[in-house]
Amino acid sequence: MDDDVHESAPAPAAPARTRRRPRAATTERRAEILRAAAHTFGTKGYKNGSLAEVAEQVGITHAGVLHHFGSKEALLVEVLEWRDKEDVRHLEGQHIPGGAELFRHLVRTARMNVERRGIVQGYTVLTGESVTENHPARGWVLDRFTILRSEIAAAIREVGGDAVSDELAARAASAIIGVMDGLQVQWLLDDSVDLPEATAFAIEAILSSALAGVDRPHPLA
Amino acid sequence: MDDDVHESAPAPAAPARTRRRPRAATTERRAEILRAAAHTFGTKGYKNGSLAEVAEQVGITHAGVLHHFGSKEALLVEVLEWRDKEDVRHLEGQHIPGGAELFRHLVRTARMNVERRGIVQGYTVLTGESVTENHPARGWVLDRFTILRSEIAAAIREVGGDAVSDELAARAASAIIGVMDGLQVQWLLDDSVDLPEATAFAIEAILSSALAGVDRPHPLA
DNA sequence: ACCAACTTACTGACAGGTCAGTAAGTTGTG
DNA sequence: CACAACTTACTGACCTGTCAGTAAGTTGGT
Repeated sequence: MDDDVHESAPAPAAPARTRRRPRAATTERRAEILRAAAHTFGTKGYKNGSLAEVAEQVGITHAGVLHHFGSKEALLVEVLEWRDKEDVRHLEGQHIPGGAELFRHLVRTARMNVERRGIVQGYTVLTGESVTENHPARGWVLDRFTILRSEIAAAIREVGGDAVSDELAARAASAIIGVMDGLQVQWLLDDSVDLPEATAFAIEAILSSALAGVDRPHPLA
Repeated sequence: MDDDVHESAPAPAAPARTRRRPRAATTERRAEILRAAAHTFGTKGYKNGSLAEVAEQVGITHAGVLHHFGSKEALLVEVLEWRDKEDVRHLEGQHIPGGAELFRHLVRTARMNVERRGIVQGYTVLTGESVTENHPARGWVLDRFTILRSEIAAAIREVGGDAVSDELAARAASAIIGVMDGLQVQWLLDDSVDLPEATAFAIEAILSSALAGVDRPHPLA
């Protein structure tokens, strides 16, 4: 999908097939556009955010943006991929940790998120939009949930052992993701919601129930 | 803005100034439009849903819709108010219960929601959209959260007694709302998520932690 | 010179909203 | 009851604005 852009190295023995050589500053230019697009899609949503607004932030026209990304939808896809990479880069240990460390990581993330409201808003708006018909970000959101769920479920079983059933672990994993996302919405609308504290409390609650109440019947059922 | 509609009582000493009365079938017509609008805004979102699509469902033109509601935004507001009324009407006991019964009610709601995906989708899309700049539904969503939070927090304290601090009750209330909303998003995107079971599990977990762990330090903090 | 990186200029689709006109319903008065 | 005087409930044409996307031309780096 995405041919990588090397600086330096003129590559004398180029692949000869498609020979398009971007300029040196192009990589940074694309990154600027990506940042602007993330901001616009984050604050206005994908449908409501315009290419013109994205372009204006980097001082070009909307056609200039299309030159780099081809279409609005392609831009969105790249924004999503770019954000994934950025997220991972923030993690020093390369990838998301497992076991008990994962839960500490989730709480840390919530704490960090208070300082990057824009990112959270973008995630929230896009996730909400994604459940509409034929939304281009639907696949991405779905994948994200699926992966996250399996990672969290694995961590739960790693901590709780085989006593925790697959179903229970899956339920708890969904609940943890859900409570994180749901609290973000409330926090975005109302600062008086204490995002980190509520997140920490909820994750602990769900986790301890998953580990302790393995076969306990549900009083609310 | 809107003078009430009395049947009978011709009001012989009428003010003579403003004299307008809607026709008999108008109430039902407006209700039809409201239903159509709820469906369109629910599946497409407010920004992306068009008046023409709403109009088409009731067999009139978009100008006809505007005749009844004045503007798209006014239509949205009425949809929201109408939905509130419909929700309350479904409750036989008139208003939302308190105490332990509230939590059973929440789980019942989750179970019901599986059978009314459209409503849930509408709520999810609108809530997500509402965090964007100057969204017309923002106030409504915020109010809804605020009221729900205080009701759930009150129920928690009713069940747990004064041992549960205001802060803890507020946190738990936010978490319960959050997990319900967050799970709905996952369920809408992926049917394999068991909405009622996961909701019941999470509410129980959060509730029992709120009641039990009054002053327990947070291991994840 | 060549070509990436643009801009300018434009198209076609679609949005919400306004407006004049029309048909049907309602009401007051004789 | 009858009928004029009015209102309601629309339609359809139109306006303005915005959008993504395209095509062609210009500029400047290598």
